[in-house]
Amino acid sequence: MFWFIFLKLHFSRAFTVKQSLKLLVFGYLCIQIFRPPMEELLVKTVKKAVQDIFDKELESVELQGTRKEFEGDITVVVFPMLRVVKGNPQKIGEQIGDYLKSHLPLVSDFNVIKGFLNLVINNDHFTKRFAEIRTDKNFGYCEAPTDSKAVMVEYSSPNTNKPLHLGHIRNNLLGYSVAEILKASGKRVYKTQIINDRGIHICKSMLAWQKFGNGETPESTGLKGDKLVGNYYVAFDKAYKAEIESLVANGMDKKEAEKQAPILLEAQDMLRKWEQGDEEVVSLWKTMNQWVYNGFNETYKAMGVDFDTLYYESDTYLLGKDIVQEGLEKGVFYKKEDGSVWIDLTEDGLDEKIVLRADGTAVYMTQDIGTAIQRVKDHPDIGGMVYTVGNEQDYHFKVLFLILKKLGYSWAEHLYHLSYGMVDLPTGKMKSREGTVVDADDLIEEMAATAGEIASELGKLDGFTDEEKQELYRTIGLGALKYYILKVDPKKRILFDPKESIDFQGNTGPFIQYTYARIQSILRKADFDHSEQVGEYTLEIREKELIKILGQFPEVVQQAAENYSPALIANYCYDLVKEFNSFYQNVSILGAEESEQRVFRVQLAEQVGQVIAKSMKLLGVNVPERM
RNA sequence: GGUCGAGUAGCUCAGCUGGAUAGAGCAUCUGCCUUCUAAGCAGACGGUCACAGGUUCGAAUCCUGUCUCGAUCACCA
Repeated sequence: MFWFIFLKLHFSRAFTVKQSLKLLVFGYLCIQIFRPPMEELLVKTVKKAVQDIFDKELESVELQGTRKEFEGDITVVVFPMLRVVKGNPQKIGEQIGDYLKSHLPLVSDFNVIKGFLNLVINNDHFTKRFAEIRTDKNFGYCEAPTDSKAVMVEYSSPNTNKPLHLGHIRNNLLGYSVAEILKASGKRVYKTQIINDRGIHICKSMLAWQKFGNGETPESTGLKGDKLVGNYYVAFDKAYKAEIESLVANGMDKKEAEKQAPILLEAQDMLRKWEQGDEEVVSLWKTMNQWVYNGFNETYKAMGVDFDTLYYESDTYLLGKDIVQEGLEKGVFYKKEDGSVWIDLTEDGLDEKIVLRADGTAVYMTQDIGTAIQRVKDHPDIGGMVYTVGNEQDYHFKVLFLILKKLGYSWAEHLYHLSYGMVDLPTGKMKSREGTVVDADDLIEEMAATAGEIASELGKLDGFTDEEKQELYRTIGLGALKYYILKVDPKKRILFDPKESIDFQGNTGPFIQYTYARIQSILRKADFDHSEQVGEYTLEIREKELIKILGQFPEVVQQAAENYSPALIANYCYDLVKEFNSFYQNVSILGAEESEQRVFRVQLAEQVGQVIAKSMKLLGVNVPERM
């Protein structure tokens, strides 16, 4: 079995430590990394202290990082112990503090304030911890065991009748980032998308192109293929609306007109022809889809996302029907008099849901059931899947997952809907047909242009060729965009105001990139040997603080993976960078008096740079050597 | 109406598996470039954590109810 129950020490960013029994959904243990030894030792010793002093047994010990305004590094919260140990928290804290100080060399001093036992941790602990971090090339990451189960992460999954927009950007960035985070946390990952390449909406753009296109191609127009096809999707809608209007003007009911508009009937006819394999239609379909794929690939490349395997709806839309039969036999589904097949989920708090129409044709659900099963057939090592799809489909995925569980697939226990809030504009929802979308390519371009303007103003890029400059602007622009999207909790909806441009200052991608570039500059200038670990070294407060934050990285990666949340990585990295900048601005690195200080600080800066780069990589953000 | 999600500073967001005086950034204001990149640093200003109850030594965090916004509840995808 790859999934198992284990005892996990839980550390939040504030070092809250609780022991809890937890079933990890996709779990492989990274024992070394998961158990920061100091906290574990403290918990153990506090328990022993309570045992020795009060003859009482503690179930758990609550630790948190000491607030900056107090002296100390880590704090034992005494209050929860009062349930077991009766008495004055101040006094209990002092007794435990005494015990720890005399029993643990790690604890060099302590103070108690209002039931908070603040421990001062030995300087050596931090220098040793830093040495560990520095020598661990793989710091923060867990290797996936080669025989472990894999997770398939689906994201993007566009329709091939229009270009990608800001909504897709959020989807892509989230899916890509979560996939990278899962990999770093010790899972094997397949990235995939299902391309919605068939259906009435595709026929609409095909038909419009046939009617109004005059043989236009991406080559003849110089337009990106997805843009060209998208234009005809809009053109269809325009013609369709005009027809409705004239039908209504001739006295037809509006609803009726929407159904009877000749151009719509023609599109439906085209869909039927496609399903029958009509040569001409299929050929047009192939041609136009290829245009779109070429366009998408450009956008994906610009965005920096990729996929391991692709699925096409035209291959999968008939899947799932045989499973319905199987489900009927198993008694999971039932048939109504009209022949339609349903599942009753009322006992699970949901409704009855159709899985096959009376005429035997598939619904969306049928297809999704079939596709999920197909994926495991294609990749037998899959142990779970993540679907990156907007929260408008929350209900759909609840039902889908429940059905797959009821059908008895073991991997169905490890399905996750990575649901995210819509990206809305101040004017409301983005609608491709109405042209109220923020186009993905345009936005990326604009971000790069803004980065270029700022960089030109600052004028720090002497020696860069134009080409290098363009690449840098792109890196920074994309960094700003990606960070802006990923730093917010996926659940929350994003209101994007095109008039208020995305920031390049403060809690932003460029700020983090800038810090990285600063560090690289120091490393270039450090023309002395800093490869050896320094001996005895007394840490400055800011140095110690940086080591503490660096040390949290592995756990942050695990948490981000457990919660499928790139935002945790983004926020962590921001904390680290903020602390580093404070250090940088207040403590001289290359100008330090002692040579040991110079060496140590360069090493520290180097490690901060590494963790920044690793964090940003998990968000799909590149970091520049100079900016 | 049922279900799900969100509501924290003027704006954008952290914090939510209960712990100290609720944190950042933007915006506004004050300082800091003859010292490693000022896309930075140091500081000021800014809060009824939607509202009302409850649990607790302790609640932004947990429970209940109410309000606001969004999504969803189709033989649509």
